[in-house]
Amino acid sequence: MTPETSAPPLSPMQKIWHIVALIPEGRVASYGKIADYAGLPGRARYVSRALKQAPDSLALPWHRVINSQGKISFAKDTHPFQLQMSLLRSEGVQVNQGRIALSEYEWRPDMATLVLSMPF
DNA sequence: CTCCTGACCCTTC
DNA sequence: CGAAGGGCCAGGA
Repeated sequence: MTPETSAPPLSPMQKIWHIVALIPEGRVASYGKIADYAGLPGRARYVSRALKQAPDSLALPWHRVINSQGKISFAKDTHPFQLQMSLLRSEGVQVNQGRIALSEYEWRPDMATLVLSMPF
């Protein structure tokens, strides 16, 4: 037995939080991609729930997560939308009409590095 | 158990 | 480009 190597199992939600925390400043990633990176393909909606439920104490960069169309997913006339837009702009991301150029700002993590960063 | 709701995504028109 | 429809699946009522 090797008790010191037994790591506590990471729940799907914790995996998502872990990935989101890795998105660098000035970059964005889509809900769907986050799901893929977390080993949960096709679960974009689950990612949105995970972000909503994330405790503030984690201080996750939730504003760096947008939809696959490169747009902020909150309705344009809401406070969350305004907040997300200003947070992105404050770190140099251009937002026009709630839209972000994925070709310019999408986070493309090195998969090997990503895997190694996961606490098994 | 069923029904409804999403910080979604993809295809089609 | 935008809108519509279907798929998806965890949570809550």
